[in-house]
Amino acid sequence: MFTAEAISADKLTEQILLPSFNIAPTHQIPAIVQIDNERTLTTFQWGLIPSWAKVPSIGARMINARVETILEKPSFRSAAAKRHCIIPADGWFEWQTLGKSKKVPHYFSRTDKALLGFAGIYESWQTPDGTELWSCSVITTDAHPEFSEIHDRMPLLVPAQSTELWLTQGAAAIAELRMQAVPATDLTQWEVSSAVGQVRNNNPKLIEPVEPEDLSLLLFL
DNA sequence: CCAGACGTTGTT
DNA sequence: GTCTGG
DNA sequence: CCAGACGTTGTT
DNA sequence: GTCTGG
Repeated sequence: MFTAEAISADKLTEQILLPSFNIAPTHQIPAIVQIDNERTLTTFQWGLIPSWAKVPSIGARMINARVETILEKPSFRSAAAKRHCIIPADGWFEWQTLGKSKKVPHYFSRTDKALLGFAGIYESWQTPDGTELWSCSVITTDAHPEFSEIHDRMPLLVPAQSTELWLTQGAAAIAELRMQAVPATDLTQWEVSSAVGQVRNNNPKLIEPVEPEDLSLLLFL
């Protein structure tokens, strides 16, 4: 059972509310959970490690979980049925594949700049010394048709009024939430610098728009 | 019964 | 932990 | 997801 | 091509 810890203001600032513009798998990310009717802001390692995993490195690739199959997949179904969380974020990145090896990152966010809540699931893994390591996955769903040329998947979003539903209603909440898609007009996106592909880069410029590449240069290549 | 897999993305 | 394949 | 490594020997 | 680390 997840145990809510008191979080000091210092910890909030240092570990949770410090902004990041480049969150990679295995990083700690903030998440809201609800245990015994009490909501808590905590952090999880991004990339769900199934409780039965032999090594925690499995989690690095479990960063997303498809909502269509989340209740069936052995790695996710336990968490999907019982352990929901909401991951707050201003936006997210998707990579558009153009041609063979060209990938262009885009930043997605709400048109009104309001905070988003990604629907997530979380799990606990026992380290060899008995410590619990908590981790999570972001649930994905079909992207809106308006954005599908960029990427055909997107995070499953939790409208603010569905917070209680998502955090407390277990498996039943999954179908409910899928019927509450945020309209595409509430979302916006723009192309950003490929610098976001380097984990060591982390600054506000990573979410600023860039002009599409000047294709005239390709004449000489 | 035991052994082995258990995921997403996107590409071919 | 639980399911599938052998 | 992308970027970067992908090996052994033997030395510090 | 495929795996690992972030």
